[in-house]
Amino acid sequence: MSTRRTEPGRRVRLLETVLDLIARDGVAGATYRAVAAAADVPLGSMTYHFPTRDDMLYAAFSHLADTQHARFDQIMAASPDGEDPRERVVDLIVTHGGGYGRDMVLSAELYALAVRDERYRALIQDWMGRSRVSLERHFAPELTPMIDALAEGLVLHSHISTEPFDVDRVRAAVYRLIGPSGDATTP
Amino acid sequence: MSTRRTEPGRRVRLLETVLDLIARDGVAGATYRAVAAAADVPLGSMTYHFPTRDDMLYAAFSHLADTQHARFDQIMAASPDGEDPRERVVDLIVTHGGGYGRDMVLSAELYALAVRDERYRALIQDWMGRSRVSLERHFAPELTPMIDALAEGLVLHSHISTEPFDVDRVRAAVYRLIGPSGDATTP
Amino acid sequence: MSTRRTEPGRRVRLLETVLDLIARDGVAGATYRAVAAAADVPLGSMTYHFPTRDDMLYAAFSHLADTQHARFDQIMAASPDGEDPRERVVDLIVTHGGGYGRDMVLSAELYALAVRDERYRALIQDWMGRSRVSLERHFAPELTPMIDALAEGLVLHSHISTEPFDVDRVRAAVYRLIGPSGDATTP
Amino acid sequence: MSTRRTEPGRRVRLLETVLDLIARDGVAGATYRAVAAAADVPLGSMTYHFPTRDDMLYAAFSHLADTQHARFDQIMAASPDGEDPRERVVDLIVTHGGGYGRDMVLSAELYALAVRDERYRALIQDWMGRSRVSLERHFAPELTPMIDALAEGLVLHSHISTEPFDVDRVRAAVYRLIGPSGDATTP
DNA sequence: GATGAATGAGACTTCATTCAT
DNA sequence: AATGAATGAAGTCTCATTCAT
Repeated sequence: MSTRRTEPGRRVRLLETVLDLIARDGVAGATYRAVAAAADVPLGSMTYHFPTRDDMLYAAFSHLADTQHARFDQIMAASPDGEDPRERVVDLIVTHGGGYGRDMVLSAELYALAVRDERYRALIQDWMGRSRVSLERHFAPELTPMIDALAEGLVLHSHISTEPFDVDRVRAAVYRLIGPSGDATTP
Repeated sequence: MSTRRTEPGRRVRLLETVLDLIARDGVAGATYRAVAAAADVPLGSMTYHFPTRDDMLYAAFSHLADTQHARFDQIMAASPDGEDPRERVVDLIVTHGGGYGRDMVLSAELYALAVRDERYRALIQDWMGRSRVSLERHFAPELTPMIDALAEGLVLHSHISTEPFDVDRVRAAVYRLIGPSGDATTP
Repeated sequence: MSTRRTEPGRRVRLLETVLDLIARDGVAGATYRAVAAAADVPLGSMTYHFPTRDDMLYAAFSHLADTQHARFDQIMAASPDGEDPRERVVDLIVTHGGGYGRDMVLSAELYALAVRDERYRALIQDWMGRSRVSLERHFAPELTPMIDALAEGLVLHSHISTEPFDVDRVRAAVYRLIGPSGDATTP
Repeated sequence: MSTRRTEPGRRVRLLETVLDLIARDGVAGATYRAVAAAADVPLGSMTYHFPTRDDMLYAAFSHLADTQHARFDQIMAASPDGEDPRERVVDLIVTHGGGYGRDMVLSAELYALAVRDERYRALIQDWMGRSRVSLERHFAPELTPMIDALAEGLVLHSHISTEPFDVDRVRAAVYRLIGPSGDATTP
C-alpha cells in the first residue's frame, strides 16, 4: 500500500528484528510472520531476502557474532596504562553478565542450535577463535580457553541465579585461575 | 485391540521418550505427535498424561534433573581414600564432556528455556543447589559456584570445539582455581 | 461452528468432491483448500483424512477406478441373446465417448500422472487388467489389448475433435479389427 | 555483468527447456523460476519473453507440435519402393512407443490440458489434421482417424504397461484394421 | 531491450488442543 | 482410564506478476 518501493538497508534491519524476537521469544518465536509484522514488511519480503527460515536464522546469528565480537574486542583493548589486564576479564564478566539479558538469551539459543547443528557449531568456533585472539593480547595462549570457559559459565549461571554477582569473589577466582603473570601454566 | 491395556510405567517411559526426542531434534521436535509415535502410544494418551505440551516438557526436564543429579552425586562421592578431591572435578569435566552428547544437548535446550522462563530457571536453581551440596563435601562453599561455572563452561565449549580435551590443562586450571586446600579464598 | 461433530461417510464424500474438482479444474485445481470449500468441511479435516495431498489424489483415483470398472463390466455383460458381442464394444466407445466429459477429463489427468509416477501406473495397470477380464468374456485374450487400445484412442480423439462420432465408421473399424469371430489372430 | 549480453536464440532455447521440465516434472513443474534456473537465465527474462505463464506453456506446446510433426511426416514418407505402406504405421507405433518416454509424457500433459481448454484442443486438432495429411499419402481418408486412434491408444498403453510391445501382434492388428488395400471401407 | 527487487495470494502441512465415547 | 475424531490457527515456502531502472 505504501509507496516505499525500495529500502536499501532492509536486510540488516530485518536481521536486527530477528535478533530482537529471538531475545524475546526464543528461536521458535522468530517466525517469518512474526518478523515481518515486527519490522512492518510484507511477508513475501522475508522469503525474498531469506529463502529459507534457516537462512534467516543463520544470517541473524552471523550478524550477532560480528557485532558482539567488536564489543568484546573493544573491552579487552581498553586497558588503562598500568592496569592488571586480569581486570579486563573481571569487567567483561560482570558487565556482560549483569547487563544485557538480550545477549545472554541469544547466546543460549545459539548454543542450543550449535550442539545439534554443525553449521552453527562452526559459527561459534570461529567466534571463539576471534575472542581468543583478543584475549591473547594479554594472556598466554594455553590459558585463553580456560578464561573463556570460566567467563561463559559464570555469565550463564548469573543469569539463572537470582543472586547478583559477588564481584570480589569473581575477581579472586579470575586472579587465581590466571595466576600472577599470564604465562604461568603449572599449578 | 492391543494386548497391553494398562501400562503402569507409561508416564516415565513417555518422559524418557521426550528427552530422547529433545536430544535428537531439540525442544521444537518434541511434539505430542512425535512423542506418541516414538513411544508407540495413541495420540490421545499424550494429553491424558500431560494436559499441556508445556506440562510434558517441564515434567521431562524435572525427570532429567533427578536422573542427572544422582549421577553427579555418585561421581563426587566416589573419592578413593587419600585422593585429592580436585580429581573428582577433573573426572567430572572430562567424563561428562567427552562422553554423552545427549546430556549436553539436553542441558543446552534447558538453558535456552531457562533464560526466558522463570519456571525453568527455578528448576535449574534447584538442580544447581543440589550440585553444590555435593561439591561442599570437599570444598569451601565460596568456591563451589566458581567450580560449577568452570565445569559448565568447559563442557559446553568442548562440545562446540572439535579438539578433544587436554586433560592436563584442565587439571592445571582446576587445581589453580581451587587452590591447594579447598578452603583458601584469597588470591 | 455447526454442531455436526461426526460424519461417517465424509471420506467418500470428499473423494467424490476431489474428482469433481479435478474434472473441472484439473489435478492442479484439486487443492486442499478448494476441496474443503467445495465440500463445506474445515481445512483441518482434509489433512486428517488425507495426510498428504498425494494421498488424497491417489485415493480419489483409486475410487474412480473402482467406480468406472463396475460400469464398464456392466456394459460388457449386457449382451442381449444372439447379439454380436462386437456391438458391446461399439456401444462402449460411442456411449462413453459421446457421453460424460467428466470421465474423459479424469482419464486424461490420470494418464498424465501415470506416465511420470509408478504408483499411478500400477493403478492403471490393475484397472486395465480388470477391463481385459471383462472383455475376455467375449473375445480371445490376444485381441483384448488391441480392442482396449482402439477404444481408448477413439474416445480420446473424439473429445479433442469437434466432429461427432461417425458410428458406422467406428463399427466398421471395430468389426475389422476383431474379425468375424473373436478368436482369429492371423491377418 | 556476464559476457553474453544478447542471445538471439534465447526464446527457442527457453521453449526447449520448458519442454524438458514438463517431461520431467509435469506442467506443474514448469514454473517461471524453474525454467529460468534450468536455462540459466534471469527471472525477469522469462516475463519479458512470455508475459504470462500460459503464454509460455502454449508456445512450448506449439513448438512441440511443429517438431513432432516433422518427424512423423518423415517416418511416413520413408517408404522404400514396393514396401507395404502399412509397415510405416507399424514402424511408427513400435519406434515411438518403445523409444522416447519424453514424447509420451509431453503428449499426456498436452491432452490433459486440451480436454479442459479450447486453445489447446485447437492446437491438437491442427496437429492431428497435419498427421492425417501425412497418412493420406498411403491410405483412404476414412481410415486415417482409425489408424491414428489405434496408434495413439497403443503407444499410450505401452507406456503404462510393463510388458514390451509384441510387434507381431501389433502388425496383425494394423493389417486387419486397414485391410489389404488402403481403400477398403466395408467390413 | 532486459532485469533485479519486491509483493500478495495461496499452497501444503503440522500441531496443540477439545470433546464424545 | 483412555482414545479416536476432529478442528482452527499458524507455519514455511512457492509463485506469477508488477514495476522502476
